[in-house]
This record gives sequence, C-alpha cells and structure tokens, in this order.
Amino acid sequence: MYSNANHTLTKKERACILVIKNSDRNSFPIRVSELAEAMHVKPPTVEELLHRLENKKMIERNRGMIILTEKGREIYSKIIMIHRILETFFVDCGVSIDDACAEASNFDYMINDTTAKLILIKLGNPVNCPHGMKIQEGSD
Amino acid sequence: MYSNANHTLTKKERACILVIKNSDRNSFPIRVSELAEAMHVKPPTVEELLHRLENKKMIERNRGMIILTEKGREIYSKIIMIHRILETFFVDCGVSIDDACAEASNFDYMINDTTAKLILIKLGNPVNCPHGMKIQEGSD
DNA sequence: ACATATGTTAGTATTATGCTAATCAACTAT
DNA sequence: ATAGTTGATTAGCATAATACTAACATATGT
Repeated sequence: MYSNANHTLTKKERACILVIKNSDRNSFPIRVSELAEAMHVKPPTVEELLHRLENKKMIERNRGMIILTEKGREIYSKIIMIHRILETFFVDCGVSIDDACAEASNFDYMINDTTAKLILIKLGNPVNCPHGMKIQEGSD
Repeated sequence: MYSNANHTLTKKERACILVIKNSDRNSFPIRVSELAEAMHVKPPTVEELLHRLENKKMIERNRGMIILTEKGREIYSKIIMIHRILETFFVDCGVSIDDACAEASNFDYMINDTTAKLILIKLGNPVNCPHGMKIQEGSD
C-alpha cells in the first residue's frame, strides 16, 4: 500500500502539509475534521492522505491531533520558499499577484530547491515575496 | 470513460504529443509500435493514451498512422514555446542546460501561456532557447 | 494464400483521489 | 456514571491515470 517516493509529494499532499502548518497560526494542532473542511473533502479522504504523509514520516498524530515532524517542517519550508521565489518572479514579470500565487502553487512542490535558489539570486536576493512575507528561513 | 478536461494534459499525454510531432522530423506519421518504443512502454499503454488524445481531438489516426490535428499542433506549439522560455530563464539563472530542460519538462504543459509570454518579455524577448531553437511561432 | 508484423481489445494491477456507511472512542451534561 | 453526541477511523466502493500480459484481428510482403 501507500507509495510515491519518500520525498516526493502529490499536489494534495502538498496542500495538506500547508494546511497542517498554517492551522490557527501555529498554536494548537489541527484535527481531522478541520483539515477536511479546510481542504473541502470528507474526513476519510483526509485520513487516507494522512496515512501517506505518516508513512513518509512527514506528520505525527496523537489523540486526534496532527503535527508536522521535523522532516515535514523542512519540506514545508522548502515549498514555501520556492513558492515565494516563484511568486516574486511572476509578479516582476507583470503577472497579477493572484495569478502568480495560483501558478506557483501548481509546481512549487516539484522544483528543485537548487534551481529555486539560483532564481532567487538572479532576482537580486529579494527579502520579501509580493505578499510581504519573508522568502528565506524563519519564514512563517 | 476517458476524462481530464479537454484542454488539459497529463504528463504522459504531453510526452506523447511531443513524440508524435517529432517522429522522424515531420516526414512520415509515427505508428503505435514506434511510439511505444520511444516512450518506453508497451503498445497497449500507448493505445490507451491515444484513445484519450483522440477523445480530446488532439490526434487523428488512419490505418495505423498517427498525426496531430490542428488543435494538437497548437497545443504542441504552446508547450514548446513555454518549454523554451523556461529553459532560457533557468539557464540565465545558472542552471545547467540539462537540468533546465528537465525542470521545464515537469511543468511547461501546465503554465498559462499568458504568464509565459510575460516571462519572455521580461527576459528581453530572446529569439532562441539555450539549445539554439526558435522560441516563437514557426518553431519546429 | 500464408507467415509475420503490427495494431487492438480484454482483462488485470497499482496509485491517487474521493465518497458513504458503519463502527469506535472520547467528551459532556445530567 | 452513564446516555447521548461528536469526532475519528475503518471498510468498502468508485473513478482516473498509468502500465502490463494474453488474446485476437488486421495488415503486408513474398
């Protein structure tokens, strides 16, 4: 059962990790029903997604609470960094902020972070993305 | 049966369209067995892919020969243009030509061509991609 | 016309995604 | 403390994309 390479994410797994991390601004861990609602799917669908993420050691669960593991947080940080780099670039090109965000979401989780960092340098090492969020580490 | 929106491609469908177009440098139409070999899959797998592309009116088949329809050629052109724009950008950033090509292949078929064209302008309207191929129309 | 090539269908498998219905666990209010 | 409610989990099912083998059909060449 449960497949897809250990460091690779599907689009839904990506979305799931983002919701887990950003639930209620890092205070209490999210629970299945909230996650399901946030992702617009039913709890069993989330359950399946969570099994896969657990299998990849990206999340941990305890009495209904769901948190990212160290590995999960690293992956989250990488995705967000890349997402913001792409957004910044697209907006630089004249794409609207919403379109930039939407496009970036489609592949931020599949780009090599080495490539992303080279893009960042090319952009002149901007500190913030178009939404004003920090691009580099510490970014929440 | 056969699903996925009429203008959207999956990664394999994208690969299939590229092989069909580039078979033997546009002389004779490709056939199933060649296509299967080029894609490193067995003929029935290609058959399934072709059913989907036929269903989307992107290819036509006649006595074993497979060609792109007008719609198929348009989609091909769009993908190639976007692919080359992305490659150009990545190489500009310092990514190796092979990595640039590999990364671009992962999402050239899912980026909006409006976004791609804005990127092209930002890059200063280069004429050729890093492989020396024409980026814009007429590109073969 | 026959033998070989190639194409096509049928049927199966796996993975990702999603659902409903049923069960199980945990908390709340009396 | 227990009945009821709520929430989590499992079981079972469905569909789409990808891929296979085996079987069958149709060409093509000699």
